[in-house]
Amino acid sequence: MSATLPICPLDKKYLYRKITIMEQEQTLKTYTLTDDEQRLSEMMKALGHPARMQIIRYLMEHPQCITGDIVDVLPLAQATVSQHLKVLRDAGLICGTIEGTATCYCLCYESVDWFKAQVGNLF
Amino acid sequence: MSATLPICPLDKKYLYRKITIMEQEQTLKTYTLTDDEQRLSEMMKALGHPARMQIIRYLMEHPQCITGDIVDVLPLAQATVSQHLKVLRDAGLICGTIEGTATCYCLCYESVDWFKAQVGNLF
DNA sequence: CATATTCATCGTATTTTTACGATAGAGAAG
DNA sequence: CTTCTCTATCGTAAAAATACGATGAATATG
Repeated sequence: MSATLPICPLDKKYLYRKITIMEQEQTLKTYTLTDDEQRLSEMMKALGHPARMQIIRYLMEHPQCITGDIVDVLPLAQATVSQHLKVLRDAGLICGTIEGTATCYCLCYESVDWFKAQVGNLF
Repeated sequence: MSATLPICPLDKKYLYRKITIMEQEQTLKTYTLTDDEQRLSEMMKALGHPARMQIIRYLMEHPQCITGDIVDVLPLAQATVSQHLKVLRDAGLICGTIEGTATCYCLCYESVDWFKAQVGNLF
């Protein structure tokens, strides 16, 4: 398996330097994410499920739709779809507005733009 | 909770039209993702864990490093870090090359570029 | 007012993920 | 050759995610 991976030779000098440093420094274990990176990771998690990705795509193609529309189109029970919608809501990727007995969902374009910008800057 | 969500008024005409259509069409439940979207979702899932996001960020800042470097910096056991590295490898986001007893890891820039392009096109 | 519809939430079973100690293999070092 | 280092994998316990039926709240319909 490793044999098929691209070559990425280790710089021996770097290795030597690293060992020298490690003898002096303490193991800190304090490498943390910024708040933005944390939030980005949460959004990624929300999008990291095929059903939720499907919902996002559906909302792109159908900018105004209600829960039932999405339920009709996915191979999942209504309760499950509702749960996925909640995850996307909590991640800030979509917003829902109650309209009578229905709930109208749409993409939260502000968050989506933020997400795209963050991904653009990430790597 | 719903009260704080942005307003997204449902178009009554659309609702009416939808009902009319639904009377004619069958419930298909065949809304699927493309292969690209499926793969994108898997990458999102891989990035949807703070530890793995930390690893990616560390690899950005330290383009050449070995497993031990990452273990030193994260508050996780070596076995756990190795498991996260495997997830990132399986997602194609990083690649590892065995160098003696160590394994050198680096970002897979090809996949990263693909990921960024897909996110750019997604919404 | 009685009934239909729409949907979020609850409770719960199942599956998956996460984390870690232990282990083993593959080199390097002495 | 023996020992030490580095790391992937295994087994497993605990936590989280996923899926669904049942329920209830809110509203529309007759």
